[in-house]
Amino acid sequence: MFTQTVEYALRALVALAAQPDTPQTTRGLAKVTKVPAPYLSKVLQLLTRAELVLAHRGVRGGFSLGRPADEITILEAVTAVDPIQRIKTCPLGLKAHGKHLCPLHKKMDAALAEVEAAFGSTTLADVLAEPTRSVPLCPFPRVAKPA
Amino acid sequence: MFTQTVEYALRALVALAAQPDTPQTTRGLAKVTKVPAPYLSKVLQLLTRAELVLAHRGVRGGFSLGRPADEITILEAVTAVDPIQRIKTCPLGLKAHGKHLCPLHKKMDAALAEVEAAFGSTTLADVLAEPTRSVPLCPFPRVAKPA
DNA sequence: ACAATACTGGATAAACTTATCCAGTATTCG
DNA sequence: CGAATACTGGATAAGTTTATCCAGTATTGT
Repeated sequence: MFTQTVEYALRALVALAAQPDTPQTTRGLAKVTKVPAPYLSKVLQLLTRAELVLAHRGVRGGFSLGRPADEITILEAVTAVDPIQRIKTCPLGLKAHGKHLCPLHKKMDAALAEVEAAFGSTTLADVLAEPTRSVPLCPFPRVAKPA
Repeated sequence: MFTQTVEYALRALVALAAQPDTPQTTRGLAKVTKVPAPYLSKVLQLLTRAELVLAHRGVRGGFSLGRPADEITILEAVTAVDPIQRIKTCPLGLKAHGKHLCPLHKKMDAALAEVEAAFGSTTLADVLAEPTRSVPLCPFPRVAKPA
């Protein structure tokens, strides 16, 4: 339902949000997110172009969030890498009924709208804030950093 | 967001539901649904295996609904051709936290659950019944059949 | 300035989805 | 039975998404 690219982008953003102070290198992100590094690199490029993250080159470079975590929604991330395509006109191309969707496509689009709404109202900060049984959560401990 | 295959399957089912009495041939369905016939054929095979439709061979053969339109949900159709993959365990494979999803994946799965619920509670009959401004609707006039 | 680091962009390959084709088999009708 | 119809299943091709590789460029710290 969601593409790999979306999944990867969200993982990367959450990882960045979890470590807001220091830029994270592609390799480092690849490690914690378990995303193939070369591909993650492409995904990060997309996020960079959308200005959701900032790229810093050179020594001590890497990526950091372009805005505070509470100002970046999941929807923006999705839109940056693989936009949800709302159904705006009849996919059959019937111009018979102008812009009115048939019931089938109305229903499908309604589902898309729901997802959009849910994602649009959730920020990276929301995701990180969620209390999760105190167990170290799936994406990326907030502190971490062993030897 | 939804695959072509899902889109095609739904179109075909709605078309079948609109003409419940006579079996519809692949070519006929391809025409009204505007789906490439050879591919539609494959999709219909999937629907047949799921017993959502019945295949009749030979002269006057074709496909018909396997059950009344008000007993087939959109979700069943989706499941037959391209199941919604709910997120049940951490995609990162971290067994650290057993079966608890991290907040990110909980959120994503919640969106999937919403779609599932919406689709699970909508039948083909619902789709056809929807009052659509009396304009001939996108998929398939109920009567039709010109020369 | 130099060397090391790290992102950028383009080219390429692998995997999967979508689309096509065809020979085989079952069914209806005369 | 014979001929026409129509689904079935397997093989193949085209198109997208996912993944990899590498040379180029910018940045940092010495």
